[in-house]
Amino acid sequence: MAKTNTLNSMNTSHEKAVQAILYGQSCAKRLKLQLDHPIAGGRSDNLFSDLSSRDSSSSSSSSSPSPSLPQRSHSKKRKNNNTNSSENWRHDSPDPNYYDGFLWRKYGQKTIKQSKHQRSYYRCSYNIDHACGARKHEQKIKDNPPVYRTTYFGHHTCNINHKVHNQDAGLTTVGESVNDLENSRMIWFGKDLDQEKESHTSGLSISVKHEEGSIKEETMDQYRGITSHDKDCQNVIKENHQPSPSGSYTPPSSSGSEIDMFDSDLLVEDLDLWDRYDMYDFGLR
DNA sequence: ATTATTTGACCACC
DNA sequence: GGTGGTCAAATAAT
Repeated sequence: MAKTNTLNSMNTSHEKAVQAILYGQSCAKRLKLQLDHPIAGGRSDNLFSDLSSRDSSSSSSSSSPSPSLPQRSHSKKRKNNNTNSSENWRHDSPDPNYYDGFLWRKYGQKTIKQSKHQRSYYRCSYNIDHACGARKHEQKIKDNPPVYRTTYFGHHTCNINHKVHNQDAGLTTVGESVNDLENSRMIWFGKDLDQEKESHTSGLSISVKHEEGSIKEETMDQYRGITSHDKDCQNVIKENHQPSPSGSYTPPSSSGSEIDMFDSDLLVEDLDLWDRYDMYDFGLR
């Protein structure tokens, strides 16, 4: 009896791990379909918007250098953004973990007068190696629902987009052709690639769970629009769903193994919870 | 030991 | 002088 239970639980864990993978795979397919054939009034055109009307701080008019700048070896003067409006992009996301395919290194954080949230400053990780001048700002601009705005400056001269190489289903990214998604089969669960961002949340968007209510109402509608029609995901879940004896939801520790993550994160007992996962990126970014 | 992040200070621009 | 962007030393993480 006890042996049977152990076997069953192992099978159940294994099955659920498998179903989690299937789920991810299904979502990846769905996203790809969505990208290839955007629905009318879809979000793709909302994800990135041209910053032709961006604030003056990035406009070239304010960046004319003083004719007699002091020559300092390590000047802290504000660098010329060296960007025209076509090179600036803005991306609003409910997910602070939004992965755009590039590696960024944080170099500063400031309290912005007009906002109660701090703004983080990032530059391309290959800033030195490839003299890449791409930068971005990230700031929470809205609380309920949470909206994180990422503003991109400059362009990548490093030509290194990890999404192309390591990820399957991603949202539209700067400088990436959607067709690149055609050839990859890798499913990424947000564990390895984006560790630089795990300081915010873990790869499976655990922190999102705490905010799920608010996200569900408005902002995540953009994702909902995609996922609500997804029969694949729903079927995977419904066909394989088994109630779990554990009713608690415990966020994984960052030191946990992959299996631990599945145990704690994916073995949810409530279909409704799966439904909520359906709204989130599931690390497939 | 190496790499990444945090944070106070510096600086340019308005 | 206020504000925001960047630097770089200190600190944390790996």
